Amino acid sequence: MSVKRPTIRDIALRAGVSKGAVSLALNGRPGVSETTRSRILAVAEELAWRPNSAARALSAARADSVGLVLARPARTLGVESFFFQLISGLQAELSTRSVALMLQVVEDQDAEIEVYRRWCSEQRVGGVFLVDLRVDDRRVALVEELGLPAVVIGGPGHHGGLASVWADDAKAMVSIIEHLGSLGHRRIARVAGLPGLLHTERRTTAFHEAASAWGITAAECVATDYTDEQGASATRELLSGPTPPTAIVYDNDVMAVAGAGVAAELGVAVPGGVSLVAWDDSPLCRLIHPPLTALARDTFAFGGRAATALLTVLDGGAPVDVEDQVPVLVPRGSTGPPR
Amino acid sequence: MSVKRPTIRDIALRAGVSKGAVSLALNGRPGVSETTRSRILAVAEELAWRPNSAARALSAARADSVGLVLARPARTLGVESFFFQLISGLQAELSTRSVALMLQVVEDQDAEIEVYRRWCSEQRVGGVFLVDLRVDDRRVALVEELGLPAVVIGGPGHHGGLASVWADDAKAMVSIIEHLGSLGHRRIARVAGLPGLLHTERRTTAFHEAASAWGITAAECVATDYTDEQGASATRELLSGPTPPTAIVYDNDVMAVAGAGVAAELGVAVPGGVSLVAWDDSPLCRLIHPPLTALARDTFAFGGRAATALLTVLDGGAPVDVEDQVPVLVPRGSTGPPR
DNA sequence: AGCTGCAGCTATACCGGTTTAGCTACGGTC
DNA sequence: GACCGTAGCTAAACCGGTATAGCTGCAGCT
Repeated sequence: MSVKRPTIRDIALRAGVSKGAVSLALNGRPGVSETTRSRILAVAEELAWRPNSAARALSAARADSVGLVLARPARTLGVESFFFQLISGLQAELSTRSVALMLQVVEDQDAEIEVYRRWCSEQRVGGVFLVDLRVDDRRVALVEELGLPAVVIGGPGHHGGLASVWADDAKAMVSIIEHLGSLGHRRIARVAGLPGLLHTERRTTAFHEAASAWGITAAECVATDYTDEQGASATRELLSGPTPPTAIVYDNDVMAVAGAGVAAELGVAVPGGVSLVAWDDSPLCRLIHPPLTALARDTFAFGGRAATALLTVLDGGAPVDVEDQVPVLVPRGSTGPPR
Repeated sequence: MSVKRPTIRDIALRAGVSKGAVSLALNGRPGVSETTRSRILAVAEELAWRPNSAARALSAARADSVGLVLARPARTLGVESFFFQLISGLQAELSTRSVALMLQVVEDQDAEIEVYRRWCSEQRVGGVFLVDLRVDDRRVALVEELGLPAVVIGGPGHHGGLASVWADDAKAMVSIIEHLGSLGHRRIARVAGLPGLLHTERRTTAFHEAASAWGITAAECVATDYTDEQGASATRELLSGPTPPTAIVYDNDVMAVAGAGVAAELGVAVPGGVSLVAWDDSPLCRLIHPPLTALARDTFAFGGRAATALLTVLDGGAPVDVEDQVPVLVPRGSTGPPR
């Protein structure tokens, strides 16, 4: 049935040397002469030898895989392009080093923490990526306690001694408010994501600061869970109030599109009656009418940087703190001067 | 730094038995008395022991991971909710058995094949899922040659000796045509997905058969690459023709939404001027105005079934051939009688 | 009593790598 | 010629499990 794979023993026999010599030769380490090394490499090539990852992981006591746990209900995940882009980016970088990515989708943070414990004790992964960091996140302390190398994705500054890769959300928020402010908007609302998430809180702070810098006093935030339902109901509430905002900023593309649907339903023109801005660009934003002004970032590249950061830590390097490019605002048809 | 994990040796010492006895006890195999077994289990519990997956994989010569390779450009992936739903579903089932999922995103089929070769020779995965099967797909022969257990996702009937999990696309297509036909449509076009993909071809055949059963002669198919751009341009072409169709069926949600945008742009009313149907439902379809009539399937559950099928094969069971529920059509505002 | 059979356990080999102690042969030095 | 150092290799231990041959003691049978 299954094909018998050659092992270093086979190479050793064929090349007339010992297993140890083969190991040294294949890993490019000193201890064998150049002539022997090339002979061994030739045999390995000939037999199409590949290291058995389990054996290597066992003896070297290090896993050549890294893990990513997403703690969100499966249904809401499928909707956001962010994670898929991120994963693709991680992958692209990891695969250049033959490091595999283990993906796990769980329901909540308790389950996520359990996964880290398991992965760690089973020695299944050599490191992990932490996403969706919360204020006072339990995971940071956990991975440090476990001695599990990790990279925090999306958090600025230091989280314990962990490496982190992040974008300057505050600057990005400023560029949105500037765009809306210079168009003449003075009543701006924000349909925010999950409260408690670090980046939500950061954006909220930046939103209020940037607004007051523009003399915008009516700057309201509504908390949601990122789903289209809550994005829609938040929009409905905002637009049906006594003094509706003239512009709304959404924390993701899905809610922004849902908001656009509600505006159409209520007969509020876009951008005449209300301007809409989406945080995170996607085909979704471009497909609807009018297309949404959106905050675009290169999530694929961002993932690549995160992967590089983790590989650095795994190689024994010091935890780095990488700042990604500031996301840029792409103005489209959904924003204009208020009527 | 890293915490030293207990091994079965530690358990053996502590329980005063041999390593072998511990192994037997922990795996619930005969060979130890019940009293000894419970004593060993108690010690294992106390030490919070977990098997080292590398060691287990090495000695048992089977990997406790399975793999999924997606051979599509990263950019087009993020858009479709299908894969994320599928992955979540696979996960949910796999994790009940502590089987990990390795995910790899590659650019083309050559790269994909290389990944299987590598995974197999490195003994990194015990099995794989094959998606997006093509007519005369090279992967089927490859995994059989490699002796790599696999489940074909989305293909009906037998592919070599591989297990498969699939939905009856033909019946689903019939339900769409019936819906449109009974509304009075007699000129129906279809914006199809990638030609060469098995399910695209199957749907095309079913489309024509169902159409002629309803006496619909004007049943045109346009091939695309699944992207919103091609969905949009196909729609533009169809609607600007001399005798535009009164209904269009799209092979995915993204193209359908793009098509709705084009209709709006051209001033063609939906559903008055043209009815639109999306294959695969998503929040996307519900969010736009009017909401799209869509063919809904429970992709999450579908993934679960695929995982079960692969686990069965890994357990030495015969390759099964599972038919999933027929996707159901959810009528919404985008379909109505032609004007 | 002697034999068989078996439950229950131990000891050990094994999976495929890495790592290390140690051996050998060779060259250089005084 | 004795001594030392080292390049180049081998043998063997080791990682943490699983699989298996074999040992022991007790019960049952004749």
